[in-house]
Amino acid sequence: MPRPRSLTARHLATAALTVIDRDGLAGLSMRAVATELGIATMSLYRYVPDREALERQVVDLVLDGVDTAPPAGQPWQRQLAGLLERVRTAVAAHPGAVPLTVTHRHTSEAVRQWSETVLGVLAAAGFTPRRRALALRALLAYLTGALQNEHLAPLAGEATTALAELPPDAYPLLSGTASEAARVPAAEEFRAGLDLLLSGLSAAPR
Amino acid sequence: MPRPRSLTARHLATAALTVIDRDGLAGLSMRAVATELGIATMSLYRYVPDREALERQVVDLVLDGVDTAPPAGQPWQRQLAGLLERVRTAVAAHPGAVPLTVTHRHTSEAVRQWSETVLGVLAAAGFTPRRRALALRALLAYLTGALQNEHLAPLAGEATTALAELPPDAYPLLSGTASEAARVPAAEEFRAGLDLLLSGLSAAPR
DNA sequence: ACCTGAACACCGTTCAAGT
DNA sequence: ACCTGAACACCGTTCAAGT
Repeated sequence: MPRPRSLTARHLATAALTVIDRDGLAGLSMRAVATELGIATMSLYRYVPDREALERQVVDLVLDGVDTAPPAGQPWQRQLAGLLERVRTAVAAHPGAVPLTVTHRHTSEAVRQWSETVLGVLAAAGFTPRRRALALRALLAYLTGALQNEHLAPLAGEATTALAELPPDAYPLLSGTASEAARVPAAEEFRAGLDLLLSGLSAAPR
Repeated sequence: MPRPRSLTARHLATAALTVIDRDGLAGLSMRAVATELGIATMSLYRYVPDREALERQVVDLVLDGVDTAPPAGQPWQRQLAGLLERVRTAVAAHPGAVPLTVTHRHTSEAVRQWSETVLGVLAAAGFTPRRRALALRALLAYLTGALQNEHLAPLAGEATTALAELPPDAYPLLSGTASEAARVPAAEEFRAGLDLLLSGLSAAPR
């Protein structure tokens, strides 16, 4: 069993993401990552101070691939939509890591770059610094919540099915709505909610 | 050390919430809850099958206090705003429990009642079943994400301060916006994002 | 000096021993 | 029959022993 000489925190993150993709977030442990790399558990601590730092590296790895250049030649609402959708696509590739992205996004370099771009689009659209900040926070809130909704209880998933089977006399609207909506694809649902927010931004004072 | 004879799952939830409020979510363990109740750890399993079920009981406890009657005598947008704000208020009283409400809200009876009310307001406003479902999901996404934003990195908190201290040449907008926005109270921020969503709903087809 | 096995202080939960 | 202590299989991390 040959042991690699020099690793980086990024190598650990890649191994951790492999574990998450295979065994889910519950399967992630320092021991599992070490086994994945073929080294002793304690050797991980040469590259990373603790588990939390490793988790942050995983989030950076997931989000580093997101293109943060504003989509050119489109109205600003479409530019924002494109930027949000890129994050959704990157995160959706690793559903097991969703809780980590939510917890650690604040320290992610990739998220900072992305936020800077979003603010640039909002500035070009004429929003004041204060309204830019509020708009960014609202977009981040929706993005965060939508990713979690999608991961924890997809609209077309079992949770909705369970809702559809509720007694209609107790929940006349919820039971009916759930069965009606169970066929909406996740990407369409994400876009529908995002469009509401962007429509609100279009009408808002700048 | 007298031990109580008959407890309920709700008693366990109350003790668990006490632990969370005092020591944070990290301090929550079966042993801590048992100690709080003055019983043996294993006795908990007479009232609850496992830790996850206990967590669900905590979420129900936090959300059971939310009034799910639609605020009367107001336009539907204000009714929705009121319903969202009630949840925010209830959850904000137990910030340590925020991650639990996000994870377990799908199985919460209180959330179902609340969702039924929201759908009723949307139906009265003329939205089709499909558009009601999409609107509810968008509102839940925003609510979920906003609560997490507020708990994990309040706009006026240290995360924003850290952003404000970023090198302005690398993040010209983010650094400036952060210091500008650091004074927005959480309640105002929540309302601002919600207003964007409600404005979008007002303009949306029904 | 570098790497790592054993150990420590936890955790949720099983199970058998106690009443 | 009810309750629960000891034990099991984990976990992140400390620390000293090994090279």
